[in-house]
Amino acid sequence: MNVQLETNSSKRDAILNSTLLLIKEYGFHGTPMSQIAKHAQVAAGTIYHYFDSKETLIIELYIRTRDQLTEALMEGYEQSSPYKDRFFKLMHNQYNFYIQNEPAMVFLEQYVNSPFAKNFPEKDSILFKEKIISFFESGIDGGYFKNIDPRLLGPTIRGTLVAAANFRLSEQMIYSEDDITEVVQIVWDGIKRQ
Amino acid sequence: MNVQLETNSSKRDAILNSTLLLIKEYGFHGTPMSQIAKHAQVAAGTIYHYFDSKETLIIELYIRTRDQLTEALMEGYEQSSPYKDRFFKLMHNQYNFYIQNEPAMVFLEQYVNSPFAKNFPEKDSILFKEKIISFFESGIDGGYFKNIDPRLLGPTIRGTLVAAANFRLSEQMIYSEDDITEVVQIVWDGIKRQ
DNA sequence: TGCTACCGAATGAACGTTCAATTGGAAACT
DNA sequence: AGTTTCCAATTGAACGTTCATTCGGTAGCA
Repeated sequence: MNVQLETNSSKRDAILNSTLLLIKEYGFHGTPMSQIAKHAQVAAGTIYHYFDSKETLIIELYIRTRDQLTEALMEGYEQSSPYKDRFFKLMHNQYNFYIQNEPAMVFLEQYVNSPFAKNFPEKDSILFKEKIISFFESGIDGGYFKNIDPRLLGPTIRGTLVAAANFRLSEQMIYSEDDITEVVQIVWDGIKRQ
Repeated sequence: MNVQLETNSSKRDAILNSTLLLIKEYGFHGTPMSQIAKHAQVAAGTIYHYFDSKETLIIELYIRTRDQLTEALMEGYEQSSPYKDRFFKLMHNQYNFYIQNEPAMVFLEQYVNSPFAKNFPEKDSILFKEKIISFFESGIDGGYFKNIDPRLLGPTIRGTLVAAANFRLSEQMIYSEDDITEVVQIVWDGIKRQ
């Protein structure tokens, strides 16, 4: 089980993709393995060739989705750029990812508010979180942000961006660069040193 | 079934309370009716005396919880107060409600990100939403807020407050009035006309 | 006597998971 | 080159369990 860690197995990907789509539509409990199998066009047993159980399937889907978000966040990020530019870049990237990957956003939101998140200590992502936190710390030290607990900033920003993205998507609005800037500006004005 | 709409049935309340607590702990799918019955100290069949199905139980729990939030929001609200005071009052109340009712907050967040929310058109609460929106509109007209789509303001504010409350609760911090003011200030600075 | 509240064992469907059987392709061997 | 061996990949029917829901019955009250 779970033999080919390196090989790009199309079925494995198909299973993960179907799970993401179906969970967005019907929720965790609303999507039986049989339905995932049908949607991914594999036999029910095949899923168990790649994943030990439904739970690990969902956890691995979470890891993959989270890593995709991380990668999207970092796109075009230049360590040498001014701090404020880097911050705006990160927020733009995050907001764009949500808008362009609604199933991923919905799934991530469901996941973090579910018992899975509690029972699965995030291990490696702690390193990433510490990176984010130290990024915020330097923003505070640099005089850009209010003197807020830096651990509070990540969730707060995510909350705003997710809420805004959800709204845009539910209203089926055509979003423009101006839209994005408006939302990012709300975040920035909220936390910047006045 | 569902006969006593007016009477205050303690069993009915016990069932709703147990459902709220268990869903916070184990999620929608993780809480069988049998467990709800055991926790509420009633027989499994009794639940079906008060609710048609698990789905309607959850929907009715949502309605009750949402109404509790609405009531908490309005506590001490004075129509005659200055606009900015009223706005701060609303945000304080909302944040306090989340902090003091963690199960309610977790449940509401799970619910809005679940398929229930899609399949159950909120009917009456639309009126409430329109009240909120017109409240924001007068904030924009009065020159307090940026010129943002007022429908965007509600979700965005909720996103920030929920994220902050979640963080406070997960870190098991003792929260003070200063804490609250800090979070509310983030929201205010984000959307106020600069 | 009739009605409401309540009980909890029984029911049957749905679900996650298993497994014996089949395929296919890549080595190993002749 | 042809044959055999081997094992990962895949299938889907079958299994056992869990769960939401039902239902026949009891108790108490009007």
